[in-house]
Amino acid sequence: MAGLPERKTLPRLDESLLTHLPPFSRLEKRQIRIILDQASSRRYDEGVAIFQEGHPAERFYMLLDGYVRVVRITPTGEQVTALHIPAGQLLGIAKAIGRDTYPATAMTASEALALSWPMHLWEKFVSDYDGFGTESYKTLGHRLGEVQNRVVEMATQQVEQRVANALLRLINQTGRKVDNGIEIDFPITRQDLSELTATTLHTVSRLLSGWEKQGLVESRRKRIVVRDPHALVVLSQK
Amino acid sequence: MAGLPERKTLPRLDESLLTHLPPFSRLEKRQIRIILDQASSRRYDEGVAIFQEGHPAERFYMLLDGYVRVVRITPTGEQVTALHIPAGQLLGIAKAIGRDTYPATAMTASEALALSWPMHLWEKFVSDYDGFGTESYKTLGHRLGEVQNRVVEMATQQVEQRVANALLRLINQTGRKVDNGIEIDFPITRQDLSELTATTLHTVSRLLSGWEKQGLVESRRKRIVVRDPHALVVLSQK
DNA sequence: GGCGAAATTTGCTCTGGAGCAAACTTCTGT
DNA sequence: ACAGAAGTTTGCTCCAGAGCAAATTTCGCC
Repeated sequence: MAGLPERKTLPRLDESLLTHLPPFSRLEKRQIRIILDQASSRRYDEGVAIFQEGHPAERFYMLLDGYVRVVRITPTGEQVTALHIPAGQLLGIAKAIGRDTYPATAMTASEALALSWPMHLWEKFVSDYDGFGTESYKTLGHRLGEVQNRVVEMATQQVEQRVANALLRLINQTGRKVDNGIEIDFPITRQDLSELTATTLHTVSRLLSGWEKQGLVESRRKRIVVRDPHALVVLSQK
Repeated sequence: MAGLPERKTLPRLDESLLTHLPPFSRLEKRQIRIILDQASSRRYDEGVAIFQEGHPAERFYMLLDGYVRVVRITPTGEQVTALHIPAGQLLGIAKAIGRDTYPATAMTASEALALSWPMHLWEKFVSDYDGFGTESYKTLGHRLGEVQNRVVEMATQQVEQRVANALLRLINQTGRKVDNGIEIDFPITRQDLSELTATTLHTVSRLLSGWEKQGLVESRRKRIVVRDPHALVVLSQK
């Protein structure tokens, strides 16, 4: 598959930065240009690591297109997905929390495009550009909340509810309307879903089969379309 | 029980602030005095909420003595403990992550003493006192890491290993040497441990009974002494 | 257009640990 | 010193979901 076409990524670029640094004044536009001039951009294939847990945190990233999974790998080699990050967010901002190694691995869940900057620019951006720090910390806080939610879910819910919840979260964050429902916008395997919900791919497969029979979802290899989100909400609540 | 004696809390005060804002220059001492002059201090009984999830974040806190559990309460009323916070750390710093309500409830795990400031001073402290922001964000990052660890643990380990790990974490963070081992420094019930490890108090009780028979731990009501931490480490690793 | 790899489905078995119930122990307040 | 409350232990049953195995489908590639 060829690289992403320019026409597809550039419109998204504006949108992403808009999310991150809200309304643009003339000054801000100037600042954005300066920031962009210092960035490198790179395309990543599906399933590769952008950076790895424990490695020195040399660069920080902004995801422009695609999705990234933040995973932790256990001593025995199992992967656990901590969260999914959609386009428009900062990534690998170890410096923001005073670390000099990455605390987790970032794997692309789809083809992805990201800008990156050397980490030494972090302090500079925070002090020079108002709102940069604040927005980053909001992101961080949001992620802390998400991870805490996962702890609560895993502690209190059954597998079926967790998978339903995960699906709902995915279509909220990354859903795309299609004719017969909402589709998860990147390739996702049963295995991926199981790593996200702390179960096995077999159990996920059984659940999806069941839901498919009831017309709740529709799935093919690496693709899931949710036809009836409301029914999933009901399921997820007991 | 009477309030905490002055002699016990004041030495801890210095120590705590030292951890948080490392080496003191003359200027810094002056700043600390200014900060302290604006603080209110209060004592809390065991098992009360310092602040509650969802309530407007009006104040932020520094825990001077005791321990606090950060808990989330599910719609069905179950409590899940996200983390334990020892004396010397900031607490309820919603503003740091751009929130204006508390994202979780803080319950005292023991008698506790805390300083607090109205939240509007947050920005001021961050901008006036160098290092205040940085240190806070380190704390935040550390907590994010802890919570992620819990997700990984819950996803990959058996109950026995999780409980062993929790015990080890507790004696590391809050352990106190006693003649026959290391004691957890605050009252902790089987129920508390089960909320920390996503299991039931019955299972925790069975595990502790077993370990007690093997001489690994020694426990009485609300008290646990670990006699052989190394054996627990072995247990926790499979 | 057919081959091999990757992903998915499904059946069967087995067990860790939840759920329920009840007795017992240790504290606290009066 | 006693009564009641709070915390703990232990026995028993049962099942959700993991583990294992094997067949089947789907896709990318030559």
